[in-house]
Amino acid sequence: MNLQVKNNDLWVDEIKDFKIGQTLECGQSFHFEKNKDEYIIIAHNRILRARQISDDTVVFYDMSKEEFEEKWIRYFDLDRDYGEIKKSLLSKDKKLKEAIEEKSGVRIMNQDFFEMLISFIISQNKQIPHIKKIVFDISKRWGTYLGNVDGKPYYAFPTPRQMAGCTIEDFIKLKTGFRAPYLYDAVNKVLSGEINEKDARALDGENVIKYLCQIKGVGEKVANCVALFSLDKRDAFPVDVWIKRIMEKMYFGKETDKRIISEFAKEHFGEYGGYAQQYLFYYARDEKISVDKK
DNA sequence: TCCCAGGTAGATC
DNA sequence: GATCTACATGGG
Repeated sequence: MNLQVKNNDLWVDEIKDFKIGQTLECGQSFHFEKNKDEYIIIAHNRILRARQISDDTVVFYDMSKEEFEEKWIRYFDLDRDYGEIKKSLLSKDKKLKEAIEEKSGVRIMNQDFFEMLISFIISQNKQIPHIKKIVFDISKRWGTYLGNVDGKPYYAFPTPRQMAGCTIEDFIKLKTGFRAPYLYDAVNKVLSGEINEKDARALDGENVIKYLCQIKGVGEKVANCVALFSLDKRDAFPVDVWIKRIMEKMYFGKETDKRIISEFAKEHFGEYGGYAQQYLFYYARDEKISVDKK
């Protein structure tokens, strides 16, 4: 990886195993938009614009080397060797080859804990475009105004403190439906400190999942997403409808209970389960692994 | 009109 | 324990 500043923009070239588009669009992030060839990302309290220039070059607009090194290398997980991760996964299981090759530019981002918690509570029984809409709406309702791009205003995802005083009614107005009381519970458990990032980070495996499941509306799947995408738990393996489908197709050949899939994944993929999960999820969703398969 | 979406809580057996 | 279902909302 090679960093070079040109006119206030940061050109990052010779990046391996990274595509900005795949990384954002693989379903782990909801607070971004695509504007022509450019991605507009809302994170770390700013609007970040980025573009894929060539196979191994990405430009980040209005970005210093210092800021990039301080915040964004970590955010996009660019300090990890994905070549090693892929090699390790493939040595355990050749069946992953197609998914890994197809989605080879995916990195598992390190996003904000509170934002992931709220976003994945919203995600249940919803499609990604609608999750994104609600994340943007919540940011507009409670978050800090960050500026305009092409005349459109953008807002940071709110902090727990900014959401203090929110009501279930507020969430219903934002079209969150039956998730409204769940969101209310999550905000308040975080505000009280009953649920906090520090304690969550200190826990491992099943324990961090159990810890997060104390929140109403957080079950196995949501807890695993929060752990994987914001707590650096790369053994987490969220089992959702797409993972269920593709795992049934690849490994079981029949309808299989989510808990059995989860157990199998833990055993089979181990510490790199989260990466395998993400390659498979994105691959399955993109290829539209048949919905109506018996 | 019906089915599905990055599921979960609560009821029922 | 292991299943069954209701839950808002939007899109195909």
